[in-house]
Amino acid sequence: MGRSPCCEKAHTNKGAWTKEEDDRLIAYIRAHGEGCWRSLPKAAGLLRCGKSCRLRWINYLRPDLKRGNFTEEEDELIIKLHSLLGNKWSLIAGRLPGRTDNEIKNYWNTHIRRKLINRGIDPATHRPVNDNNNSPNHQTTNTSQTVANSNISSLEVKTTTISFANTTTALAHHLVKEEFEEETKHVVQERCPDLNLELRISPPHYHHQNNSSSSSSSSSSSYMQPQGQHVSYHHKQSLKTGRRNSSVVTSICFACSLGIENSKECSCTTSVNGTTTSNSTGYDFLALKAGVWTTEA
DNA sequence: AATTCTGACAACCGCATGTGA
DNA sequence: TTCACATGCGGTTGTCAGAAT
Repeated sequence: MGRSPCCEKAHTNKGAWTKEEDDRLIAYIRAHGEGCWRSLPKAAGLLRCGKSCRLRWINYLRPDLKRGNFTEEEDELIIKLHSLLGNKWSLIAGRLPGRTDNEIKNYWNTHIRRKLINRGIDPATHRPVNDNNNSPNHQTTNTSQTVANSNISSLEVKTTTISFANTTTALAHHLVKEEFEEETKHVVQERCPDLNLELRISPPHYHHQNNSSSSSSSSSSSYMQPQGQHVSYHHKQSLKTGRRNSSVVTSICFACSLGIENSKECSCTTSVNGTTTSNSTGYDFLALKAGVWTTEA
């Protein structure tokens, strides 16, 4: 019988959106909220497919989008997440507040791929291109993952080994969504067959105090990601440390970016009026804080 | 000045998945 | 359990601006 089309294509506009269409869409969503994309175009008076409206809103019109260039920190975070998750752009986007999966995907294809290639790293495998064992079937014999040092030139590619073994139990204590666990576990297993499969990455979780101490924002203390994950506004702000109005500036660690803040893995540094402190028990997961992969102890 | 090339990114398309009747 | 529908996701394409020739 076949799949019914998502909309009546004969009577819909395609291509670039006009200012008027944007205004109509924004006004409608402000009044009625997101959702019901199939019926939205008609209700909003738009000659567009519901999918097109959804894409336009999520990728361009959403007020919480962070426009502008990617920072070096975001670059490195994308690279590291991609090495773990592969082309799971929505999952990667979930860790980069204000960025969309489409935006990250485009950025990867246009910038980061070339950047990695220039470093002598295969963007698909995250292994050195001149590595003789750089094949999908190659597996190391210990519980580790070999990745390229991100701070070295393509002329002298070194590899370092990272062990996840000691962190997995603690990380597992912060699980929130079982579906996410299973998906992420599956992805990690697929890409890193030699990895301890207890490694899990949890989605961002709600602050126990419900943002009472972490955010000066009132109504927008949390927001819904496209895939339905709430991301705390605290971290949305923290990622861009220079933009905070408060005198308290927080540098987010990777553990927190993965939604396990307040844990002993947290190594966030907090600067209060110029005085920097850090979590003494912090664990710099994947050495993100330093921006480079670290060697196994 | 005209043409071609290239990079960037918005948008589209098809398939997968979730959900409710 | 099955089916239809709504939504989400990832790959791909189209378009445009700026650079190069």
